[in-house]
Amino acid sequence: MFPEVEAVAPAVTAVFTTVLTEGPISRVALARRLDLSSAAVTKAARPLIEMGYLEELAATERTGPGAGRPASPLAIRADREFFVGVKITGDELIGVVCDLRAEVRTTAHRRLAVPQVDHVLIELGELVDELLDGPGDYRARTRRLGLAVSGDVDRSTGLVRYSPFLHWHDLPLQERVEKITGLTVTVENDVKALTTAEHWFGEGVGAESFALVTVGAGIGCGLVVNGRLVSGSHGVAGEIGHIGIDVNGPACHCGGRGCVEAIAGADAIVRQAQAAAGRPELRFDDAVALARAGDGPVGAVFARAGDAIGSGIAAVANLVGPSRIVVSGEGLAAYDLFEPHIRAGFQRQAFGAAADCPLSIRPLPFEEWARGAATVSIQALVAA
Amino acid sequence: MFPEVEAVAPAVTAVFTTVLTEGPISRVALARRLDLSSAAVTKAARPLIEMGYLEELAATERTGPGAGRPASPLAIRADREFFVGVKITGDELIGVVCDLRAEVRTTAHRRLAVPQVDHVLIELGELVDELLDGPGDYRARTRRLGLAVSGDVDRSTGLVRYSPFLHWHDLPLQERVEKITGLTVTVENDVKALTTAEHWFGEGVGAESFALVTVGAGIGCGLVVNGRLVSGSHGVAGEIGHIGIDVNGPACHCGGRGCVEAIAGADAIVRQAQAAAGRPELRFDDAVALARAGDGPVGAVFARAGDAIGSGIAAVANLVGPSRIVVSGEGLAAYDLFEPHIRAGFQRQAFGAAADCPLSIRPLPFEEWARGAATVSIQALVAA
DNA sequence: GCTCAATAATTTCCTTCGTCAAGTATTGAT
DNA sequence: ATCAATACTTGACGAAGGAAATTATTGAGC
Repeated sequence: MFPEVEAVAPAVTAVFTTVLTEGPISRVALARRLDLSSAAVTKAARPLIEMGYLEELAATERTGPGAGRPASPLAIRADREFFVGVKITGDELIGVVCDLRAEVRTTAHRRLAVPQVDHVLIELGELVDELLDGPGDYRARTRRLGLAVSGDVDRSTGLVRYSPFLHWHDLPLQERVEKITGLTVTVENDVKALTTAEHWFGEGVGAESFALVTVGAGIGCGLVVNGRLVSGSHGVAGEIGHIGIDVNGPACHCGGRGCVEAIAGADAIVRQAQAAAGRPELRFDDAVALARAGDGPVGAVFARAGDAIGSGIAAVANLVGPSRIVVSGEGLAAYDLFEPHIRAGFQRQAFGAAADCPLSIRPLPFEEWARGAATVSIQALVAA
Repeated sequence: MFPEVEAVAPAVTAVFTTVLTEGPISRVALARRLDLSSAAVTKAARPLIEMGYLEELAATERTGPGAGRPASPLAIRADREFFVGVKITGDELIGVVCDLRAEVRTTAHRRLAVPQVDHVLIELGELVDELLDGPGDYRARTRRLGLAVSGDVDRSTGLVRYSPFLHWHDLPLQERVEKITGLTVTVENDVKALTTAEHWFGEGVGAESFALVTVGAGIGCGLVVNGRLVSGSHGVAGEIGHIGIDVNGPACHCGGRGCVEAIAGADAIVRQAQAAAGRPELRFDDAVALARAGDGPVGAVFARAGDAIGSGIAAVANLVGPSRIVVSGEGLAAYDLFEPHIRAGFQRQAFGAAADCPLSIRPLPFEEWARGAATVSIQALVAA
């Protein structure tokens, strides 16, 4: 887990993780939260403080009725160690350096001419150097790098089995990048990485079950159930985009009919908007502009798309009953056009108490994907 | 956990559970399976053998190339203890006695005039006496009773929060029945109980993730993900029946549109068959008979229903990626009419590798629900 | 039959982890 | 100052597994 130590007691990991995700917290509170004796927490916290990962904050003011020694809450020393996160897309690398609390410290980009592996790896190496050797002097306190890639990724081996957008097959990405950068590398599917980030450091903190829906070119979904990420035994999970919500709907490239993505994916929206406006040269941004300007038929396309997404989200809520759902993604640049319809579709199809599940709908800051990648490498530190 | 003992080491529980669900298995194999040392397994198995829960089978014939001491596999002594399971429906009690391996030993029924609580409890008490004092002499070796009830049930407290079919609200069922029978009672939702049974003793054995779909008056679904039953944080989970698969479909009593249940629920099928045949007095069995006799329009109703169920199942596969799915339920009396269409709908809407998920479609023996209830009480023994 | 390699199970000793119970620390209220 | 309340620490202890040596039991090769 930590540089100096080989193995570490379960309680140490638990204490570290809980302080990390649930902020400054006293030893006694930790003991209650983790169902440990306070003695165990004291013992587990000591090495973490000695290694500089945790620190003791000044006593807080008393809360309750009267007396008692004030707690000295434990907090993460966020700048004890830094983590690089890079999201790899077909035409761009987005990189960040995060601290232990997954706060972004620096950002850098690289456009890619083609997603050809060797080319990407060279650019990636340069990007990492730029991030670590730029202002901030992160290099000395950075040992780990997380990569987020769309497609079928085996996190445990760091193998990219298949990435459709990048046209990569069975690429041992972890190994390759470790050789180039000298860092300890973790590779994860991009949606899972983002879900992890939200679960550990975002709105999903403390949730036993949680769903993240991304709206963009495709429509994806990451799931946390019983406190653990859902992986899917055939490598498929969270494919909310291919739930069929209209048996008479348009055919989808996947072979299905009326898939959410065939109605609300970016391509599908463009196609429908072109037809609705009678302008075959229309692009996504044009469609957004038209809808915002009050174009009825084009507005209806977004309405239908939002409703479809809402239906899909309701399917998630009905099936697994997450305690909250976050909807995000680059598609939500057109946030205002989607939101009411997502909510309407969700409310209509959510069954009983599932309709009470809180829905956060918000655009996604562009470096969020890279932050997700960094989060995965923070997790790797804890799990190691 | 066990009569004589208060607390029990984790390894003991693990060994017991694994032998229970994965049949006769040698200590060395157990050690590998559970990631324990063989010493630990030896130590854990001893008290279980002494208490009569496990026994050592005769050495098996060697398998491999040559030599080595033969294993003496550990097996459950299934008749060491018996468990009563009762499924409570609006008009009937179905009871069974099962052994430790959840094999049904005896069955008994009771018709109910009304689901009025006091009446049900009296009948239940009589049913249990009939089961335990009848042939087989189970009473002396039976300490536990499991109850399966539809609706919102809190297993940990044994409280029935709300059961729509029975018109029960906030009924402390566990407490009441423990008083009447003197047995240790566990109460669980019926679909979850059945899922548990299938996960421990049926086709779901060993699966990390697993789904059970029940087709009947309603359409339900139990989910096991990452080895654990999914409960849903708002008390809602597995509501496959209210996934919307047709935005232009019929309104559902839940307020949604085109829900699977509004197309493929028993009521919906009857209504559609009546319309298709132009005979408003038609009942479910008549519709089945007509479809089997080759009536085109009525056959189409079943086809549409099967397809809807298949789409819903595909949504489950796309979202959580179970390693197998079992489709069952009393609705599958019309098995032959549904099956091909369920498969077709599933194949069409399952995304990528999700389509490879094996689908078992089979009718449900009538006492299976009660067996599910008994299974839950077997689990309670292990967890206690 | 004897020896050896291979595998299964057990035993003994030991480490690790976390609890228990007692003690210290620090506060506000009386 | 004393006391109750709460937070934290300490040291002795015990339970649970692991490592390695030992015993058990087989088939193969001689």
